Order: sequence, then C-alpha cells, then structure tokens
Amino acid sequence: MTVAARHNWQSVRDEVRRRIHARDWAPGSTIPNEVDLAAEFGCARTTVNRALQSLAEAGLLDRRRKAGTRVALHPAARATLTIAALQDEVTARGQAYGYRLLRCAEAAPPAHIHALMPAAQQLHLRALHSADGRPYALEDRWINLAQVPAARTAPFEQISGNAWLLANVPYTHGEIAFFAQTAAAEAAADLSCPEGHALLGLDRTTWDGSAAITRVQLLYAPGHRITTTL
Amino acid sequence: MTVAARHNWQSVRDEVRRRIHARDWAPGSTIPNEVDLAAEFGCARTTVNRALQSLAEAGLLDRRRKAGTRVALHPAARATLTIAALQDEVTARGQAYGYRLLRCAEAAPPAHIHALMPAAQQLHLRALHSADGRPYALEDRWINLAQVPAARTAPFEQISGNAWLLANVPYTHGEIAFFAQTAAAEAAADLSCPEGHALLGLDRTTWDGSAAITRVQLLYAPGHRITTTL
DNA sequence: GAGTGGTCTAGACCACTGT
DNA sequence: CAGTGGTCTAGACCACTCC
Repeated sequence: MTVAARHNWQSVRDEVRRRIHARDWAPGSTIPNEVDLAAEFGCARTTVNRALQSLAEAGLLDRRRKAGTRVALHPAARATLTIAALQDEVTARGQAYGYRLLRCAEAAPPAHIHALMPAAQQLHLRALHSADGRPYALEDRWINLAQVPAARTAPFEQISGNAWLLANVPYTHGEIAFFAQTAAAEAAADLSCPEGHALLGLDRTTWDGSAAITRVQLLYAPGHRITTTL
Repeated sequence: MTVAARHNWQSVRDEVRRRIHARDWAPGSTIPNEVDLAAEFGCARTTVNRALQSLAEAGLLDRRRKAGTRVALHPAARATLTIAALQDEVTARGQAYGYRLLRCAEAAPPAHIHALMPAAQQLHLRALHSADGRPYALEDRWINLAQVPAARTAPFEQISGNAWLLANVPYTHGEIAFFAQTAAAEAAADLSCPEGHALLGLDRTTWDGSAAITRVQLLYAPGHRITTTL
C-alpha cells in the first residue's frame, strides 16, 4: 500500500480526490487529520493543508476545527461561470463586435428598480450588442444617479454601460439570476426574432457597499447557450 | 505612508484589492513584486503570495513568472454556481419534494447522444420532480450502459437518476449548458404549463475519464430562476 | 542568464469548537 | 479543556519565461 511519495500539494489533492471518488472514504465519514495524512504522504502538514483546502473550496470536503475533515454528504457540483464583458465574449468567438445605443434618458424607474435605487429619477439605457452584424444580446440598464452622478455625461453612444461602469465605478459585490422569457414585441423587434420566441436572459445587480450601483437585464438572441465545466 | 501592519493574508488581499479598485494600480499595469510587497506590509513573502494567488483566482490579477503580476485588463466577473441535487434544492426552499418516474427503458439514442455514448442501446429515463405537489423540473436522461451496466437493475421508481448515480458512480469532470426553450407538447403536458411557454433548461454531461457516463436535460417549470452571487 | 512567481519545509502559535 | 484546522514565518530551492 505504498503511496507514490510525490511532494506537491496537487498530487496530494489528486490522491485524496481519488479516494473519495473510489469510496475509500465514504460520504459523511471523517478522514484522517492533517498530521496523520502528512505522515502517510511523507510531506509537511502545510502541504496537506493546501490540498485539503482546495478540495473544501470545491465542495468535496467539509472542514471544521476540532471536528475534523469530513467527506461532503451532498457533493454538490460547483461550476464557475465567467461572466465576461459582452465585447470580449463576442471577440473570443472570433466574431466582429458591434454596439448600438437605443435609448439613454433620465426617467422614473419601475417599482422593482425603485426598490433598489430610491430616487425619483434614474438613468435608463437600452442598447443592442451584435456579433458579425447579427443581434447578440439586448441590454436594459438602470444606473443609480445618486451613486454615480458622472453617468449623466458618460459617452454611452460609443461605450456600453457595462464597459464604462467597469472602468469607472468600483463595486463590492453583485447578484445574478438566469431565467427564460418569451420575447415581447419590443424585444423581438430589437433582436430580429419572432414574437413569443424563448429567450435566455439574466438580471445582474451590483452594489458598492450597501448602495446599489446598477441593475441590468440582458436578453440573449434565440439559441444562445451559457456553458461551463464542472 | 504607514500601512496598517496586519499580518494575515486576508488583510493584504483587501488592501491590494482596494488599490486596484481605487485605481492606485491601473488595469494592465505591473504591481510590485512579492518581496517588495512583503517588505511594505511587514509580513513574510508567503503571506503576500497567498493573498495575490487568491486575487488571481478571482480574476483580478494576471500572474506570470518573471513577467510579474499585472492588474487584469478585463476583470471578468466570476460567479460560482452550486448545482445541488434537485431534492436538496426543493427541500432547501422549505417545500415538500416529490419524484415520479415517467419512463425507464433501453432504447436507441438520438444522434447527439449516440455521439457521446457509442452503442446501439442505452438506458433512457424520464422523470418529474415536484415541489409541494407542483411540477418543479422535468428530467430526461440517458445513461451509458457500457460504462454503468448496473443501471439496468437500479430502482429508478424510487430514486432519481441523479441521486443513484451520485451515490454509485464516480465521475471526473462534466459540462453544463444553460438555455431557453419553448415548451413542446409533451414537456408542456408533463409540467402542466401552456404549450409554447418559455422554459429555462440545462444540459449536463458527466464523464469518467474519457468515457461519458450520462447526459441529462433538465427543463424547469415556468418562472424558475437560477441565482448566484458575484 | 536572471528575475519572478510557485512551492516545500519545520516549527510555532492561534482560533475555533466539540465534549 | 483539548484536539483540530488556520495561518504565519524564515529560508530554501525550483520552474518558468522574458531579455
């Protein structure tokens, strides 16, 4: 039962993962502590620690001081979505990126936006992103003018709301939701697709501390898929 | 210019992140190397290394040996999706989980499945997951019998394909894609929704090494949202 | 070749938490 | 209280890659 005594944390991680997958260590059971594993693998405890932390981050292990390290009962799959700027998303596919501003005006926000940004008037943007001249995604954005007054004079004819905000306004955290929606008349016209078509969309809200910065809804053109690996 | 000399890697990470957001270090520029930063913060280089690695993982920094550490030009947002088992998803909402097998048979797979699992006959499952008695998600799954012959005798009337596979078959990696689709007649009937309704769905394929284990398509009931934080 | 990040080590102390 | 993971340190060597 000699274990190949490699001394890098990745090989320790791989071996531990193998034992979990092979059910050497069953879901819910406690695995040996770091000192013992270090002895078994012939490396420093620091190295084992690094490996186990990486697996805990991936959701395969639950670690608690004193209680020890257990194999997760429900090894929920964790997928990391990389939400790039649309421009990067399109050029990464080798297509030509296009951008057209459809609307930019101060207006009274609807209730669900007003709940996020409590002021009578906020900045409202609509824009179409395209790939090789075909509609790629429709953007509908509200920007909190109380937090970002400079947005009033930003050149949104040339730069997308996302790009300008990324370059000019820091944020601390955000929230994303994916959903499916049938294309209403206006969206269908903008995306050049039949009314009633199923569209994949997302809502994203970003905050700086406790103040909401912006809320954007993106509707992708028909057939769009968002992919990731496990 | 005294820096609060905290000695934990999180505080170093926070300070570096602050400087990036504050544009002290502009996107694309090279930041000081680890030795210098360690001197400035009054801590060991290891600690700085841990902090910078965490920021690189988050996408804020690009690090290369010899070239140094640069602030990422396009700080793509990374969101971690936790894809739990449907049963956990439903019970986590405080709803009663229900499961009903609709079909379980060996059959000739369609072309896109056959491309993944090259054999004439594969196991085909359809099942409905419900929350508080209402349809929650419709599952359509193919299982590679060449890889998982035991699936022939698994009790899929009582346990979902996902749950049985998780508990019995290890996998090494997978792929997930989200999409929107209009409800066809059969799906609409199973989900008790009007035909033509927009549904959020996902395709998930999992492999063990180079062999595909299973491919599942999940269609969520109308209105479903998948959320995550940034 | 030389500068930078990547990692390992051995030891130490701390923080949390189950019993 | 005591056992476990969390982290820090100082030094060392290695691996990569730009010049």
